[in-house]
Amino acid sequence: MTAAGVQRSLPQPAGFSARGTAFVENSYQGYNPGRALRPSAKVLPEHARTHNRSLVLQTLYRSGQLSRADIARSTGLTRVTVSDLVGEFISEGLIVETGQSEDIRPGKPATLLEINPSAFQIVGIDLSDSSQFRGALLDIDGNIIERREVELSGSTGTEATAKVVKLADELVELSTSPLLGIGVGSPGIVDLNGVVLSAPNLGWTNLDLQAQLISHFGVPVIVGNDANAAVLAEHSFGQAHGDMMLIKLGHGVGAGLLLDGVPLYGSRFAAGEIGHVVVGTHGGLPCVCGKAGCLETWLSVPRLDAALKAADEAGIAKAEVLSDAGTHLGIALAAIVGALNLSEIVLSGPTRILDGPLEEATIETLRSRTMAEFHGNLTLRKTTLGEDIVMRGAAVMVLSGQLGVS
Amino acid sequence: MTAAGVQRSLPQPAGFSARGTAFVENSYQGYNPGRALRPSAKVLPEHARTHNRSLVLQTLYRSGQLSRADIARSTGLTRVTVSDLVGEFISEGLIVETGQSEDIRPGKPATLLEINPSAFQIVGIDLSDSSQFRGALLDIDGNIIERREVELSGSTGTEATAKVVKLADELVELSTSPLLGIGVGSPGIVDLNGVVLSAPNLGWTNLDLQAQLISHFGVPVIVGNDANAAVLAEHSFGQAHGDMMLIKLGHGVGAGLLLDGVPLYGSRFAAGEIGHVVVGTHGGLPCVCGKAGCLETWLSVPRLDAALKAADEAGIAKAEVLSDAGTHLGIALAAIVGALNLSEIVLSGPTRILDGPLEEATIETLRSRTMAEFHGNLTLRKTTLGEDIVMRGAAVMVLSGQLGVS
DNA sequence: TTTGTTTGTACGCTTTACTAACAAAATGAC
DNA sequence: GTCATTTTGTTAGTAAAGCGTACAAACAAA
Repeated sequence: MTAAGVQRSLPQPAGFSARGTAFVENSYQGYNPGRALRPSAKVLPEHARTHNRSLVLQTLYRSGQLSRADIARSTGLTRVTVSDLVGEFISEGLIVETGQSEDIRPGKPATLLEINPSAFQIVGIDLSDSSQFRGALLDIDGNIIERREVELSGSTGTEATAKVVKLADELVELSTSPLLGIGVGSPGIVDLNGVVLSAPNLGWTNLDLQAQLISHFGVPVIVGNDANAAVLAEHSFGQAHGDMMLIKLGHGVGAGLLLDGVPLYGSRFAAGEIGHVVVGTHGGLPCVCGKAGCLETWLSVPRLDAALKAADEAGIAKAEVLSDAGTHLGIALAAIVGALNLSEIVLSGPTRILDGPLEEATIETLRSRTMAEFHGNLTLRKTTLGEDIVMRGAAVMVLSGQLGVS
Repeated sequence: MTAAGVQRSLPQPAGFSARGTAFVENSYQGYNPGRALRPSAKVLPEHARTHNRSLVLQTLYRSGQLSRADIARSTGLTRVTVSDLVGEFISEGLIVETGQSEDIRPGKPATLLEINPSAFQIVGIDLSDSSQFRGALLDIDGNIIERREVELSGSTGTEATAKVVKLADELVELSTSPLLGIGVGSPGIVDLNGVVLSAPNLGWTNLDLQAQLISHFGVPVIVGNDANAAVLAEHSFGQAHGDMMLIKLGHGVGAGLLLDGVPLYGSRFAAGEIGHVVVGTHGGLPCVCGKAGCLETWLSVPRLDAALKAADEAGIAKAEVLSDAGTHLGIALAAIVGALNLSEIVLSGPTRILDGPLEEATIETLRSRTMAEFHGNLTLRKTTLGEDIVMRGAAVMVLSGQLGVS
């Protein structure tokens, strides 16, 4: 079964094509790469409808097992309107009735609703690892059903692009439900249209990966930055709040920012690219970028591994190396935490590096270099999503972009 | 004429009270202290109407002298709808017809429209100066009509509050049109309801200044942080784009952030409070906050004046002191610029300090410590709004909050 | 059995912006 | 001068969206 076959075999009940698709076309929330909420755009009643559709779906997505009346109470919409919207969703197959409430109370028993767990599946792909591309088939709740990898073996350019397609192809073949879309978390600078403006390690420049994948698979595709995907995953599946910065330590050092629940992209789509910010004033090691003392020279995984090995050979405690790295991370973060009044920082990367001294030194440095009373309980912790974080974040991009749900 | 008198004498044509007021109640843009665009809120057709009202007004506010047909082309709404909305505004006195277009072209001549310059006036107040409160009466375009000041003379607490009321009273008396509202830019931490959570220099803690002023004057009042007000002024009246950070050097060091056109408030409403972020790793001067090397110890106006005087006496070049300060500002900003991918930084403060060496050292440090290609043409410049910046920003808060215009 | 409660639906209404059509007023070709 | 063309702004009617009211169904408790 090819991907195009999957798409053609999509059940399209009445109401689906009437609205074009079941997808969000003009939402006030969610992934929103088109920045739909900037002014200079008129709003029609049908946009309100689209918004309220997402609202109903989002409510059910987060709570699960609600009745129409529950949703009405929770959203502020009337039962009549909720019934109407839910009816649409049921005819589209996105919501199913799962029986009656068992509550012992007077009144007609409520009909419980649920998002149809087998309505759609999603393919999420993580291109951030330097040795392999990792992908997964996920259900609508973001659970991983199948995993696949493709060894990169030093491929760059078109060869690397072909491996992305190959990986996606494998996962699409595995799908047992219609595909909601494909999400891709790529390293480097990615614009809001899914064009990879620059990904040095993969040899990509102005690569319109999103358009290529759309034309190949015929399903919605969203390509975004890996750290941005990660921060979305942490927001949806972790315990994160609306103001958060996620630091991703890997081949390089990247970050994703969520401010008041909205991802930050930056004026040149390079928000979070802190790897080549110089930290410290007494020299530092030379960096591939030409400067010296960049954050990456302190914190990238290859550099840290090398430093740990050197320390081992020189008889220096590894903790000292990690602590030093954490201190420098803390110095760089202090200004950012202060400026943004962040309440939460999440670290992602190999546990052998994150555990212990590095984390402790980072938080200690942050405490001593910022105004604690402003950010109250600033928390710094490691992600609980492990190595799946980018794949699951890529799925969130699709869920959010296509259904307005996250 | 008292303020309450002004309010009572407001002309309230038909349509005004029908919609409650002419004011924005649920807008998707503008000042938006209530974060209306977060999810979990339903959208009704009437909300679309409110949005489109603001859209029409905003279009006219920015271009001036447009016909109904022009507005229709610019907004995408139909001429019919625009006529309807404009009709409302005319009956409310907010828009006036100013004659016919002189264009030589076939077709019926266009009736030109303009926002009624005398429909409303605004009071803007700046509490950020340590020696006096400054206020102004502004017209609807943000031009200053009258200025007044009240010497602070060391007043704090209730005494300082009384002086705010006194200053506002004077300005309200001077108004010759109905008052759209009063905007206040206060130092310290101010939450989204206009409660001054903390303003050490004025001795204010959890002071609900906004509510006090509303109950005293009976008109809409918006109290916000001074640096946030400044960044709004720079956005509306300066040449600033949507991604900007404004650094305000005064008694302390504060900043306002505009990201993608939206002000950032922070998880504890303390975004931009960078004064007590430690910069540099070799000690630094002790700060009132207990730490050493805070940004304020390098850049606050009193500290810099003292350092300049000391340099003068010791025969050291003043430029060296200013350059040193700029370098430290650049070090702190580098991490922020990198993380947010900012394209524009604006400095505000006494010209004797900003001119020359400080600005040059800051930009030079930023260039050498960040990845230039990511932020392309990062610009750093001084504001052109001078000492009026906070007052005019306070007016923008009112314009944006009440009319959805900026 | 009666009463009260809760759910989900049917019907009609208001609001909103749209399309279609048209009158008014100008230019320009003849 | 006359007439076609163009542009503006308005009138009339239509479709979509959500609301309020009313009501039947289904259950618990007295």
